[in-house]
Amino acid sequence: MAKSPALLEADHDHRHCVDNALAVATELCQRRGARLTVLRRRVLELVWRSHGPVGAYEILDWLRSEDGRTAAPPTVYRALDFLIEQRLIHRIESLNAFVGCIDPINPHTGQYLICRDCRTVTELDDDGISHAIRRQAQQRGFQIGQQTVEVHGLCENCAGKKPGSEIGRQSAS
Amino acid sequence: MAKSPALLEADHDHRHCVDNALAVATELCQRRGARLTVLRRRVLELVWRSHGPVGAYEILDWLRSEDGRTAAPPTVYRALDFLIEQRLIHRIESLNAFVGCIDPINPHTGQYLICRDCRTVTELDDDGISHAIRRQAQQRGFQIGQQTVEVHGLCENCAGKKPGSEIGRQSAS
DNA sequence: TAGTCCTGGATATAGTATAACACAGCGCCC
DNA sequence: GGGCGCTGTGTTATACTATATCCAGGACTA
Ligand SMILES: [Zn+2]
Ligand SMILES: [Zn+2]
Ligand SMILES: [Zn+2]
Ligand SMILES: [Zn+2]
Repeated sequence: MAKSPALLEADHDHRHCVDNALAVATELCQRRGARLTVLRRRVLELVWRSHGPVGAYEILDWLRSEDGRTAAPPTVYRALDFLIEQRLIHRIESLNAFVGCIDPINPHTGQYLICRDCRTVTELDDDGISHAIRRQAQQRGFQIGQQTVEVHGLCENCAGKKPGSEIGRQSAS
Repeated sequence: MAKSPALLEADHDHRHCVDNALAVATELCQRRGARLTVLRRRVLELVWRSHGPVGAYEILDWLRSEDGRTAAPPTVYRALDFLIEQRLIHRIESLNAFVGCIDPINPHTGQYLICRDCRTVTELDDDGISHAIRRQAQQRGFQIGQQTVEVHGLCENCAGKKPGSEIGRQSAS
């Protein structure tokens, strides 16, 4: 399947994103006494291969083809479960896929803008949204466990222009 | 995990919920020129069997065991797709399941409170939430296609219902 | 009546996730 | 050292969710 290049690995120094994510993860796990093993670290790196959602079986393929590692679905899912527990990655429910957390240090609710074109996921942590949700929940006596806010649509890049074309000023309707 | 029966079909006249949903659906489809066939109507009825999320294969089993109908996955998924298009049901992404829409007449964004205990899904249509989301999206030039707000937790009943407190307050739209 | 579209039956397969068992390494306590 | 339990991973099998494809029959149209 032809996946559009999940945003911008060309448009910025993505190696920096990855290195930073790994460094923070290392630090965080050490502090917590959690074991960021070679496999787990590698899976985290693979999730960070782009800013787009990454599927478990995609990771599986990479582990097999690039690392020569014998791997089966549980190998990947267990690593992903660990990374989720440590809040180093998030699961995008509406896509059955995973994305690196942009700020693992400060716990936050999951709010995402997902571009259906370039597949970039932008993580939000907006108080307005979570406050509005908490307000409704409270009003109904609902005790919040986990929020999932996933907004699909078109990102600024993909909404206003097509790849390769000039940057046209577009007046949003 | 002990699953309590999804919402209180005993605590209220659920037949009324079902009848109402079917009546509204009939009316709406007629007005739209959409064909609410026997199968589609039956699937809608099955989705409305509870106020909890219902899986596609659950519906499939019911069709086979209760209706004696020969049915395969596509049978169910096609009916579900139709019902979703007509906005008679919603898909709960985080559960791979479906739930009847409480107000198919007025189009609205999907916002749900999902009880992890009794599995009741309460649909919201809160302007505060969607406004906060739209605001964030706008701020980032993101063009919203479809919102998904799914909040997991404990409903009033299942959380810490105090003895003697009123229970089961369910606001319809 | 013939043509066309819509619906749904039937078969096969794709995609996502977990159960269950095995085994190796490590720390611990005797 | 030897038994023990714990964690992480390998291995196999299976469950669960969803779609692709082809076809038959009925409804609508001209
Ligand atoms: Zn980057
Ligand atoms: Zn985009
Ligand atoms: Zn009811
Ligand atoms: Zn409940």
